[in-house]
Amino acid sequence: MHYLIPASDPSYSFQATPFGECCIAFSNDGICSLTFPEDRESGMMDLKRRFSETTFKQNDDKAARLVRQIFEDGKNPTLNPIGTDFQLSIWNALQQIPAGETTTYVKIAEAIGRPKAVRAVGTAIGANPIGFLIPCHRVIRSDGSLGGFRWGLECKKAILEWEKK
DNA sequence: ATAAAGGCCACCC
DNA sequence: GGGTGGCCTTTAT
Repeated sequence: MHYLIPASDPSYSFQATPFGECCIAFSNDGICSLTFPEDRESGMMDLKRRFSETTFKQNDDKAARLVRQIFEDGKNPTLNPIGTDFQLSIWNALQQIPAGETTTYVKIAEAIGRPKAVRAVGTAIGANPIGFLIPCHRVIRSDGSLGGFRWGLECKKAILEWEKK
């Protein structure tokens, strides 16, 4: 199978958001990464680990425009998520959840036709490369508790609160 | 080829 | 509240 790697003008930057500073990475093919790391060093490490063959160039201007579009204008720029077929099907299902609503890991598993793969669904959601835009924060446990979040439960809670309005 | 590690769940206590 | 076994994918041996 063929994966679209961020080859054409790969860029990155750190930008302020309503949920703390984000690390955003993109190319002419779209956004390939949007994370909310503890600090810039771990943000860079994460990029390095996931895109070991790509060297990103810092581009604060373009990133600032993107971040404004995302968090102020509510626009949804082109995405370029990279993963296995299983992961892509799940990340696609996440994008069908309307803003302000939540669903459960079980329902996502059912939505992709793999009702038994709930555990793997949780793992794949945890591997979501494009936070916020691929709304992994809208998935909670079937018992109503919040479940996990890669960048801390406080962040998950904050985004959900923010989306209620 | 195999093991270990997950943002889970149902079921028990 | 906490612990166990089962489930499935991914990553590291």
